[in-house]
Amino acid sequence: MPRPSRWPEVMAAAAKVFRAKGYHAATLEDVADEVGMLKGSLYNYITSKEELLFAVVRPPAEQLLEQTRALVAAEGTAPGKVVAIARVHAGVLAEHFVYAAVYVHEIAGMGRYPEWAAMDHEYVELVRAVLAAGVAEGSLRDDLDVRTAGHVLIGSLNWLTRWWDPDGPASAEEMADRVSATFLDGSRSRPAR
Amino acid sequence: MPRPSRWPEVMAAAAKVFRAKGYHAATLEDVADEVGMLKGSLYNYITSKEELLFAVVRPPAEQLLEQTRALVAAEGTAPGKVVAIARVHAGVLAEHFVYAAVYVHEIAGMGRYPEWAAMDHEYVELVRAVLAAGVAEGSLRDDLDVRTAGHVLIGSLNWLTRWWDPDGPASAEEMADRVSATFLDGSRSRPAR
Amino acid sequence: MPRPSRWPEVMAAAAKVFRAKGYHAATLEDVADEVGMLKGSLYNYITSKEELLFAVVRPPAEQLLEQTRALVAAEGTAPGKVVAIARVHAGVLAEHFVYAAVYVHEIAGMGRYPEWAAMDHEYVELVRAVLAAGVAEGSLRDDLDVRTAGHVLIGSLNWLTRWWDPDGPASAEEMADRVSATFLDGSRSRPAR
Amino acid sequence: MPRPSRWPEVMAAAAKVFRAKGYHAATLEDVADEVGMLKGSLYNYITSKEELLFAVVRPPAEQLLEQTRALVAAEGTAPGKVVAIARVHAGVLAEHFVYAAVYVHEIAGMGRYPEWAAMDHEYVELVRAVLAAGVAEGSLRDDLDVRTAGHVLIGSLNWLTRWWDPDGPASAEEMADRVSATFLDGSRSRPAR
DNA sequence: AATGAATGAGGCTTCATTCAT
DNA sequence: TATGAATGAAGCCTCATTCAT
Repeated sequence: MPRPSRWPEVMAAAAKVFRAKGYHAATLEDVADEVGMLKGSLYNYITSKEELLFAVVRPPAEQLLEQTRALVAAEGTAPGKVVAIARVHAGVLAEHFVYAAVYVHEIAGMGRYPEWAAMDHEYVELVRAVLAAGVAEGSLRDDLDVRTAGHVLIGSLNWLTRWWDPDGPASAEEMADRVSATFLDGSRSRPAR
Repeated sequence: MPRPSRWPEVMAAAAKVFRAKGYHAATLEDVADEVGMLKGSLYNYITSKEELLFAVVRPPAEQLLEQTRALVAAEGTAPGKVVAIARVHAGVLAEHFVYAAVYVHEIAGMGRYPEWAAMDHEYVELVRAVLAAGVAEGSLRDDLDVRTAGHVLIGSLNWLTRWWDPDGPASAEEMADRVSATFLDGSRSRPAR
Repeated sequence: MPRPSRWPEVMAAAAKVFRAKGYHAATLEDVADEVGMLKGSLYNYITSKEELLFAVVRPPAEQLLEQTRALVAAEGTAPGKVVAIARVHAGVLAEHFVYAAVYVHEIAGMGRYPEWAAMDHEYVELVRAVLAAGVAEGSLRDDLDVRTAGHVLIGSLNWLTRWWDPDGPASAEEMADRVSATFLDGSRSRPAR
Repeated sequence: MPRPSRWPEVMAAAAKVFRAKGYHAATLEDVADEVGMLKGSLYNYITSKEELLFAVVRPPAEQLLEQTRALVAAEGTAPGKVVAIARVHAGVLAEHFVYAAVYVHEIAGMGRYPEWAAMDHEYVELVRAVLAAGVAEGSLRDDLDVRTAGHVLIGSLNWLTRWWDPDGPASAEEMADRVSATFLDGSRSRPAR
């Protein structure tokens, strides 16, 4: 679909409104008001409300997947990749915050939209593959339950959308490092030896 | 409010439907169909759709808060309390799975319903207090960012609603132990010594 | 679909409005106004506007087809059956005038609704079969083009919806007899012999 | 009104679309797509959708009326004129098929557009006048109901738009002759004498 | 407590029409 | 003449809610 010129404004408005009210509670009139046009005019840009949701949610989803694919394929050990995963994840959240928040809220792990299940599943599998490789290579604990651990990592990162302000004092990289450090090394103090 | 006799069925149906479709996308007719009555009849039990949401969401929220309050107040060190927090959290999820999933999806960390902000906030504070005490007492790393760590723990646990099947092979206690173990000790293998 | 009690009123209103304005130009609000309810309330009776069209149009269509089937299957020669066809056709028009007018205007021979094509086609075939039998048995001209003649008869009868007032002086039977007489014997005067 | 250069294309597209979907169901965007321009551009050619309908419908209507007026005014007996009427009618249909189909469907005998009532009425009157003259002169049966017979003839001819393919094997003249033959002499076989 | 039926508000979507370029 | 984009009105449909029975 060729997009008229105010498409970025429409997307930004939609993401903002969807994040603030949730996709279902948000109305296209809310979105149109935010852009400064009438709700009917939105249909120069979209075909349906759901298409707008997908348009909003696609950039972070694709970026996350592409960057994660690349990082997983690269050389390196599991702990390094876990840090990289967290940085990519937090980086995407920061860059597309409201868009990503919509993704996390409406789609991730929810199985509600078949169109997105494959993408969603692939990401989980990529993370899991890293962890499994870490166990195999000995860099991660051999008693690690890889499935659970993957979801713990992803969950911690996705949960950032509920409390982290990417424009606040903590940068995406700092957040990523804190989350991945806790994931890798835990929060318990080590007996000095 | 004295509730007529089919109240538990109504609650269960509402939780099921809210979880499956999300609160906003779910209709009272969906709920009524699930119970086997007409939608108008639901108003013998409720005053509004939102009240039904709150009714669904209250049991897990209250139980989580009460049990966590108790556990925080009890004797013990932070690591032990972290395990206990995870067990309580996973236990509440397991016991009220669909109800809790609705809470997590619609309310936790979302700031959408002022009525629930206080409860939601208190829980976060309780967890944070445990972690802060752990740092103070030396059982947790002194470089731990307590706010982030609290959200990491809570996020990992809440994220269970998106992938864990409480009726599957992994019990609530097992899940809690895996999550808390990762949180406390990390996933990195320790050099054997 | 179980129909609430004012269903006949709804049908009558819909037929009236569809006939007056045409299906597409008619609005459900027109129909609702005619019944004396709000447009949303119509959805206690129907699932969509198109379903209402089909509901309106089904009774005359089915009655016409059933009665015509019976008459075709009965004993008799073609000319007698032509008269009977005309009487059935005009009778159905008279009994369900507005409904039938909607059928004729929106559906007959139009191929717009696949759901109705079979019914529509069967009727044409029944008429044609009578004419073909008439040619075979010698009661109709052997140079008759049966396809054309069938459509001429049906067209003359359907065209009644554009000018005949079934509540006017000419009864359905009279109309049928005039139309079938012209069809059978023509309008030319015969040389007295 | 001076018409820009692609006016014939616009008319043809409109006729095609109006015939396929019906005037109300057709959108100006459908028409514009058919022409290969944007819907807004149509307003270089027209002032309103209804004007487009009238433009489409005028050529066959005027041609039919003019030719029929001429033929009625000419010398001759009623039977000959009936044949001529049918030939003119079928000829106009063939020449402007989709345009004429739109006329028949949207306007003929429908009384929906006051602008067209006079034209429509005049045609009916012309046909009726021929039949009445035939009765008076003795060439048509003296028991003929002229009003009904006129509508039968016109209806049979208009109904051609629902089933006849003017590009098929039967020419307009053949169709006209079959229809008028049936109208004049009927379909019943005459006892050989 | 439940039903059947209605209300009324509001949401999504369509579309004829306008207008600056 | 055509485009791109917008307007504004209206239409279909949904749904929380009410109410008489």
